[in-house]
Amino acid sequence: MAELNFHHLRYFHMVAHEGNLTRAAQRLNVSQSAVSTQIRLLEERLGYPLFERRGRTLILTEAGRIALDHADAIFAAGDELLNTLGERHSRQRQVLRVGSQATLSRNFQIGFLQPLIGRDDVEIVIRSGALGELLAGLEAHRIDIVLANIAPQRDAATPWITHTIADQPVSLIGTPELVGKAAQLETLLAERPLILPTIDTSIRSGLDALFNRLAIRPKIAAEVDDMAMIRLLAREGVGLAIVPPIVVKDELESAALVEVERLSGLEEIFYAITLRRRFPNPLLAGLLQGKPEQAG
Amino acid sequence: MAELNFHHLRYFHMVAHEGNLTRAAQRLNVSQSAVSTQIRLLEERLGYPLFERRGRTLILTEAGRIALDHADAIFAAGDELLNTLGERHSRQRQVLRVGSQATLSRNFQIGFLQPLIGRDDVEIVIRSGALGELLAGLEAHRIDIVLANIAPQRDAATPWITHTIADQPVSLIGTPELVGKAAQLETLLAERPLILPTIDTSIRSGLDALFNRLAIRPKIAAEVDDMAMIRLLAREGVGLAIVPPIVVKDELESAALVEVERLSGLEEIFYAITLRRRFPNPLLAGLLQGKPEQAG
DNA sequence: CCACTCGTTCTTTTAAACAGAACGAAATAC
DNA sequence: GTATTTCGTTCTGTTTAAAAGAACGAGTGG
Repeated sequence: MAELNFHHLRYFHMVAHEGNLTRAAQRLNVSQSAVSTQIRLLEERLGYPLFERRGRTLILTEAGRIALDHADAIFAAGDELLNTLGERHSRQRQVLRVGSQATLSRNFQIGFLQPLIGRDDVEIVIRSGALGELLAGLEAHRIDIVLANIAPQRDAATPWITHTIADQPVSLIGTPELVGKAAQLETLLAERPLILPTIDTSIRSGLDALFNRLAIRPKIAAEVDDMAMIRLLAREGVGLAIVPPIVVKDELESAALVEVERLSGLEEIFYAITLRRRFPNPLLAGLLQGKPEQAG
Repeated sequence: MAELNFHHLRYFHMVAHEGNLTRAAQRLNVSQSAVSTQIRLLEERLGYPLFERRGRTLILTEAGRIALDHADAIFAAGDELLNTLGERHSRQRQVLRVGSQATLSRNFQIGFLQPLIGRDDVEIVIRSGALGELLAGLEAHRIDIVLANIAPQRDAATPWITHTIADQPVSLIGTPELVGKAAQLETLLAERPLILPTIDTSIRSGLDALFNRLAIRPKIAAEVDDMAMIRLLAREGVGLAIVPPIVVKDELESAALVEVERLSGLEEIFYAITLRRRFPNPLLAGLLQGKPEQAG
């Protein structure tokens, strides 16, 4: 199987943005025929025409637009690589840059950062985002520490350290109406609409295994990666939610929501991820004291 | 200026992951010498050694690790392109995939999606993340609609449509202790620690302009891109916050926080961003009815 | 209709990539 | 300690991919 040829893809990228093969060739400092040939080769490799030939005009096909999107990402990453290596600057003062996964409980985050909060000599920058993006920021040295509820994959070349900070049990929770009276856990899981975490969250695989074990085909009303959103949807009666009870503490106390049962064997763990560096940000030491590194 | 050679980068990528040049060459079905030469050429192009030669072992340098991170992203995008075009399956049932910027008020999100919530024939998938990532998902057709409080840049090749959904005024808000008595807005901005939105949020540029106009150098305690986090930090008395009052509605009602003053000329706008498509998700039509497209 | 422009295809030329041999250094086995 | 094996580098000659240039057909504008 031939690999994707990025040289061909670059020519395609230029033509797609330029909208004209001749001008693109000029910008690339090559002949028309070279560009025409390479695009044809790329089309053969991908198995689809990337342009619709209308007269002398090239119109992007749907496949062409998909290819263009990926090409945009690819060449942006290439440019970023050149820029990053072209301007490496050293670390500034006492700033802690935190990348915080959006699904994390805000109360948990505040608690973790408490030792640094309010210090005059410390500025905290908090960015929220998805794990992949935050880890990219960590490795590119834009972020000092990532707070997450997913432990990222590790391989030999991965320079980060994952620290276990806390963990939370997980329960089935819903409005009294939806839960009904004396209902069994398995019956509820099988019959009621559910609000599930999305497939890339840490609980979901455990959940899917549970559904398999119970031979249940869940009726999914919503899949959400953000705990605060799960809480609100549960309050709306959209479905039964599967979350750590602490997320809906207030609602449980006011009886707006009820906890059916804890799901044994499931828990949500919170992690802090840092980069193994020769000169780590000194602010990290205090924060991570006593928090164990995750094994293997 | 020579472009980045992705063929060289692929060889580097394989060696970096394999940790051994000979095995990498075998996996690539080429000779050692071919791989050795191409990596040397890449090092020359980037201006840094990517490996430290320790005996016969190759150890990634810092530059090498940066390059590897980008290479990972690049070749993942390439593989995704091949997969996407290799298995183009038609649109399934009625699923709405929402990409939601983490900074957005959850109450606002629920309100916007209300027409679809609870429908048996509709499944809602909600992913939160940073705008760039969400827009990438939009263009890759993984997301049907992005909810954000930043209007993304537009250029001629950009296929998305930005709809204005709502806007909120912005105020200076803090604990009664921090606000003090009869204090003037400008004095507070100049003297008190502040919790500001991060530089890539829509309010920040307006804020920086305001500080410039008032010749104020803000004492920044924290920069945060997530409104819910701003609310909690304000409650902790970390500093005065600059947010839409609706974010801290409960705290204003209970007098845990007080509103000093609205910042005239500043507002937070909420946007829904969709892709201009020949066959848009039918669920979008109802959601966006009456929401004006943003002018170029 | 004619002149010009654009993209495609083909053949030849050019440049990049590769294989294989030789080599030096490091690692391993005895 | 010595002999053998393994690994990565460098060089030269060969192979392959990319490019140039010519010819051509179709489309566009005057």
